[in-house]
Amino acid sequence: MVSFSDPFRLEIIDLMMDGEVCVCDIMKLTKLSQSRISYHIKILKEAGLISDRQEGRWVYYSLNKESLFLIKKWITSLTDYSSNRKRCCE
Amino acid sequence: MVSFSDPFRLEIIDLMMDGEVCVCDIMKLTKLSQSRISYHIKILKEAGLISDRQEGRWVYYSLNKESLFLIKKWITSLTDYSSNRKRCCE
DNA sequence: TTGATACATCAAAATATTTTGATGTATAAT
DNA sequence: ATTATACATCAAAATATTTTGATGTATCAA
Repeated sequence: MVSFSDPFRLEIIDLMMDGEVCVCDIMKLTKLSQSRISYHIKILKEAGLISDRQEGRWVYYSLNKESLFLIKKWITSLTDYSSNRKRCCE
Repeated sequence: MVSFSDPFRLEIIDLMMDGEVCVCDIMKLTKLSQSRISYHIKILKEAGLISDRQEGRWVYYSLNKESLFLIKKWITSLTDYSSNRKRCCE
């Protein structure tokens, strides 16, 4: 959840909407530097939001649907909160 | 989205699951200082995630369902991405 | 009208995150 | 073997966020 905190990470996530991408794709599409992308990719990976798959020299990254689903579930539980009004400071 | 980036804000959000809370509630429940809470509340408010309602000396905060619903929709669009595999660097 | 409560705001300090540029590793092509 | 490509990692610098403690504002009660 905390990894959603950077606009560039959100951008990278959005790029993955259409399927797998490699760092070089992201470089072309965002004009971010390679190490900068690797850094953000690492954060997303550590958060479990993306999966990686190596194929030769390339590493393909894609969204991890399970973890996104868990977040969706959490948000659902928030929106489904009961509207019983608590009186403050009682 | 970016306002989800702090563990204390997530904690505050979770507290609001059960309904409205005031800063003094959050103080009791989290042991965070008053100004620290006000700071995080401000971030959440600016992000449109929470609404406020004043009643005398108290300000009641609650989750803004609409903005949570928008986030849910965005996550849904991510999980619904097509699985056509893009070939890298072509 | 004085004092207390609830909360906001501020500036400075503390802390954390991000960016940069260099270097490292693995794979693959020549 | 050498070179090029794709990406990771690192330390230092740059930048941003958070925390603290003090002060400010509004409401209410005595």
